[in-house]
Amino acid sequence: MITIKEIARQLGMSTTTVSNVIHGKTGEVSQETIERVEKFLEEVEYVPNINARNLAQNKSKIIGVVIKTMENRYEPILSDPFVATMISGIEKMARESGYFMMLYISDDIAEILKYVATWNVDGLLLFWMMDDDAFRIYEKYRKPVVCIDTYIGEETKAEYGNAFVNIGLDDEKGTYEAVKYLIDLGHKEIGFMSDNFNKGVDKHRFRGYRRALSEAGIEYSDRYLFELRSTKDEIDDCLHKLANKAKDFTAIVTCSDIFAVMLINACIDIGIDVPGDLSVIGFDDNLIAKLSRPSLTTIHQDAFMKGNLATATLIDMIHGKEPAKAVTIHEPELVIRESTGAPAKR
Amino acid sequence: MITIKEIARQLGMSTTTVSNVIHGKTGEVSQETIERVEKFLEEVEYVPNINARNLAQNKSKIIGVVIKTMENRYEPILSDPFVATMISGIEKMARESGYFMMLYISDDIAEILKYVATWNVDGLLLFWMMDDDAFRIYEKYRKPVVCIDTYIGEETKAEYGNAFVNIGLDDEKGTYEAVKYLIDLGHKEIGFMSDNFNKGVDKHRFRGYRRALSEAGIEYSDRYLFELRSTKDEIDDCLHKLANKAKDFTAIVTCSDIFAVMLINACIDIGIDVPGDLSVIGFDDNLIAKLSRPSLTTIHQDAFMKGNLATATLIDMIHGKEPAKAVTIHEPELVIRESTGAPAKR
DNA sequence: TTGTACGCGTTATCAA
DNA sequence: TTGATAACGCGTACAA
Repeated sequence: MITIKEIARQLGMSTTTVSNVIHGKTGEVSQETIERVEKFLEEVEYVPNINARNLAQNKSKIIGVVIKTMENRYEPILSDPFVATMISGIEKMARESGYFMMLYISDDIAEILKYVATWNVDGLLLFWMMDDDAFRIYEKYRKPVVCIDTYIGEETKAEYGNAFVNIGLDDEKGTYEAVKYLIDLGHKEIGFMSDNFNKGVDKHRFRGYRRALSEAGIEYSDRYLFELRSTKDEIDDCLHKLANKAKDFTAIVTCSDIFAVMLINACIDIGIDVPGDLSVIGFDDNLIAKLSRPSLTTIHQDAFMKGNLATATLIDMIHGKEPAKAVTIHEPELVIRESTGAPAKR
Repeated sequence: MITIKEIARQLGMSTTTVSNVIHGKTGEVSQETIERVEKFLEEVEYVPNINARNLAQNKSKIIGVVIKTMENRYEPILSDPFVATMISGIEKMARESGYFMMLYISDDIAEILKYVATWNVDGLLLFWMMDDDAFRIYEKYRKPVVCIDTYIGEETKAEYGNAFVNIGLDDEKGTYEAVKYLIDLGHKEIGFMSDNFNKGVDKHRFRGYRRALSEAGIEYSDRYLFELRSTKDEIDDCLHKLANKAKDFTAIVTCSDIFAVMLINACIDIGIDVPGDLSVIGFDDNLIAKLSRPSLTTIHQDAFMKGNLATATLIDMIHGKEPAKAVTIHEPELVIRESTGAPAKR
């Protein structure tokens, strides 16, 4: 690894000149010198030492991507193609913009905080944080933060304005449209399945569900809730129970394609036909929604683009641009495939 | 961000003392001082500046994870739950060992080389590289390298000994067992499906297929090849063609669960029953193999563990330990589910 | 037991 | 147009 100093020595000039050429500050350097230096740089395949550069400039060119997960989850969170595809979108945009992505997955906020402080990353992408967590990280950190799928409370937003931004989906509308579609098909007994009903995106998806029900004059009751215990040791048993419970319903809306497919399989196992006896709707429209059979009717969102946009926004902020909006919401889109149909006559 | 210098100033002592306490070189410091410093560090929540530390020590605590992908792939490579799960295994082990993972996905080796040189990562994890690429990177780089699922040529191995290591699977055995199982069921017309037949893992999986055929006295012909064009614009059309071609076969062995499921779907679409008319076997046993219906008979490997082990090995090497073996091979295991059965009478 | 001083590779300031 | 030189924050050899 050759250094600027050494290059300067070999060319018999100062480090400043070499550095200037490297950075294209060519107004200050004679044409001849430029060419000599550039040729030499080429020859020795010079690459800057990032640590030294970062130290000098107090930058890092690193984007920290923090994903809060759940302890003992049934599968690593990255196994969800939705998450993975989003990460791909982040990675690509970061790389093309001269940044690098550092992934950090943890269920421990204290650990995450420490990580963020240590690497002085230029900016942070926070995925699926709950309100307070994102806030605490920002409080301590005071560098550009872009959240993805994180609902920022009104108070927080008022206090911090555009300081942190969220890239999200109109989750409420997503399930609202889905449930409305089911109701239009004639369904009345419509369940809602998730592993959580009062936080983050799930809370808002649940809201959309309730709203659609209420507008159709269907009275909601807690027995409509299909709560998935999504830890490794509970999930199979729980799915079996939920499938049995599903016998009393004609449709179920879920918060994830994976949940939907798992439920469908559990139902088929006990003789419930999908969509004959039961319609099931997913959320995300990831690879699995397309590949599974019956293919999933689901709520589409563009994961790759989400990661892309979040990263582009973050990099803009790092470069000092004020983001246009504190919150960017995409429109969900219902994709109708095979897992839904009109309810069977009873 | 408080610095050691500032801490020393405020405590009225030298930076050396502070630094010594931080690094636990307490033999040289009085008990009283230690406590004063430790208490103060706690109070101000000192975190070292990584760039400065790295510059001083010529380290980075970063593990570079490089994945070579294909341009215009039908889906981001991370969407494959096998890859994603492996990445999770890497991330977890790295984090728990005090390292961080930097992901770099690209189809351009020159770009990858540049990246590796710039960040002086402490070690590299190379996934799915072809022989020469891993070699070129190591040549230039001369730091610990662990490959995953990369077949290192005999010459290279002889020249570099344990300098780079591969964590892999006995791929040949995997398909060998699968094909043998099909033959035992009575299949004779067995196709082999991949997007590549002469590089890396696929080459060896293909070998296993050929060996099983040959041992059973079945003569191989090129028409047994099901070549998937896996770019975005070709894949659907190609799958349809392969499904039609599948009519002449009773079984097909594939190189990936995703390929298998896509093929099954394409077959079902044109009225081929799986496993009634056609048995299909996947590879990897990822989430999709379990979720799809008919669930996949497939060759199991533990992706999370693979990532974990590769990372642990790399970190050992970084710490100066010679790895026990240049190549660690796991045993594949055939998992029989619903996508295979005896061939139909014709 | 503690402190001084220098090197790591780069960038930036200011003088020549 | 070019060149010294100081800073960035940390670790450490060596001196006190």
